[in-house]
Amino acid sequence: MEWTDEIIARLRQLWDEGLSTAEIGRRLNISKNSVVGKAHRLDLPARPSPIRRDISGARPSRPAPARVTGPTLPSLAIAAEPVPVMPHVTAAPAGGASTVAAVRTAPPRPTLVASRPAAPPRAVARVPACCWPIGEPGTPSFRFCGDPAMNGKPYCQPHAEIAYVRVRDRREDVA
DNA sequence: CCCTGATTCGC
DNA sequence: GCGAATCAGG
Repeated sequence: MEWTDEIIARLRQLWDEGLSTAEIGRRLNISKNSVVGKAHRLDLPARPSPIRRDISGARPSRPAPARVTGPTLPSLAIAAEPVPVMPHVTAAPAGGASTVAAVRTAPPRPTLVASRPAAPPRAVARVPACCWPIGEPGTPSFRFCGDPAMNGKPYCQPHAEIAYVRVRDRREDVA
């Protein structure tokens, strides 16, 4: 678009008359963004803006991605060995029985004790919680199974059976 | 969803 | 410099 002196003069006049940017755009047959952009570049007096932009300088040019709230890991689960098969988190685990059993178990809640760091490291063996994902990641209801994991494995027994599939058997699930 | 103005950023 | 895209409030 060619901003001739005449068009700029007309923009200035309409702007001074207090017309909305969209209205100026309509009259000049240009988009309101053109009007706003040009007015901004011409340092025309700003209109009362409906939006409030934080004037304190600490503003990231790109808003930070929304963080997902909710549980992340069930506990300090010891990943003793690499997991051969990652479960499909979106697909319901085959075998409703184990799913039902898992759902009925209360999810592990991280306990943050502010006033008592006193709890001495007990000799109590921490049983790692099963890391099998339950629900849709990113949703508030998402959690991990949390049942006691099998010895040296990140999953409880029913979930370990799903997770650790023998190579021969796996070929049959391939749709 | 309509309106508004402001800012960003690829062109 | 331009302005569409995007943002953000009414």
